[in-house]
Amino acid sequence: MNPFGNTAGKLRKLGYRLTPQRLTVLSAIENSDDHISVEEIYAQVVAKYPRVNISTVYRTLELLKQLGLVAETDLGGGGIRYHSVEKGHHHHLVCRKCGAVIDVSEPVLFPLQATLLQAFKFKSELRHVTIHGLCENCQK
Amino acid sequence: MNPFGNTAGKLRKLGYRLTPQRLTVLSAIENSDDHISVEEIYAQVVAKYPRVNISTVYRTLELLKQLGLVAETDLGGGGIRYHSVEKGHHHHLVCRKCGAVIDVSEPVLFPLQATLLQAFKFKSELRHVTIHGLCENCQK
DNA sequence: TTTACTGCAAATCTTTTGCATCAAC
DNA sequence: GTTGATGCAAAAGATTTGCAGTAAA
Repeated sequence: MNPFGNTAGKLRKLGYRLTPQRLTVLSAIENSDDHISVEEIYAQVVAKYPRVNISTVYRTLELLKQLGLVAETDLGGGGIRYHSVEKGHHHHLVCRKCGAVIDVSEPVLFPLQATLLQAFKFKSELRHVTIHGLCENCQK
Repeated sequence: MNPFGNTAGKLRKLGYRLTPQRLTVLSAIENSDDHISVEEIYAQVVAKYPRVNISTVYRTLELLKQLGLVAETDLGGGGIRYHSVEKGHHHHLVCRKCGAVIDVSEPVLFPLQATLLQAFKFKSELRHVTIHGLCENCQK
């Protein structure tokens, strides 16, 4: 096993340098239970290396995104959030009233995926699906 | 029938003033076949009233959004787009390779809606669903 | 007449970029 | 030693806001 973890290992193999900045951005994303915003990532990086500039975080995220190592999701309500691709995909139900986010596992959308393929020949990549609505509490 | 159209009529009834700026923003949205961006709306407004400021467009969109008269959609690739709520809802399949957008009528997602309600007690409002993937051509 | 709405300018916020320096390899 | 990555500062782009004047009702 690679001393820097799986994703960092891939970076290394592709010829990119493993700088402390990149490793910290990566670990912030990988250790996040949920999705993490640019600012949250930046806060973690700065806590460790105070001199790091936020532009480095943006550049690192851009790189990881390009390489398909992390994915973006827009949960609405402003910012884009990031998560590790390795962790497997899941979807989100976002309550428009209280903002609660319910995680939905991948297979729940398989029937829809089949329908879209059959009806439109569209091969959907269901990684970034966010559905808005009302959670149980807020329906009252 | 109201001389200003249905949505404008609702605005009026709610006590808001029907200014030329608001009416032009509204008609830009309602006459758009597809979804329309802030800049496209602004361009139409300026063509009619050159002195109008873009902040007025933003303020009008914010108002219409708050009142539920227009809805936002993020089709990815940058900007947020707007569409009239009256026109009925439909969804989008966006090809991540060529950017093609396929419209999907509302009933296609009804089974999913039923599943989410049953499994999570979540009442989904399927107005803003965008699914990314590959269109028929780009799968080759 | 009243006051909500607008235009203007400036502020804010987020993200990007040029360039000299620095550090991973 | 090379050259890709970074820090810094400044630019760019999108959206918001304060305020005084204007116009819808």
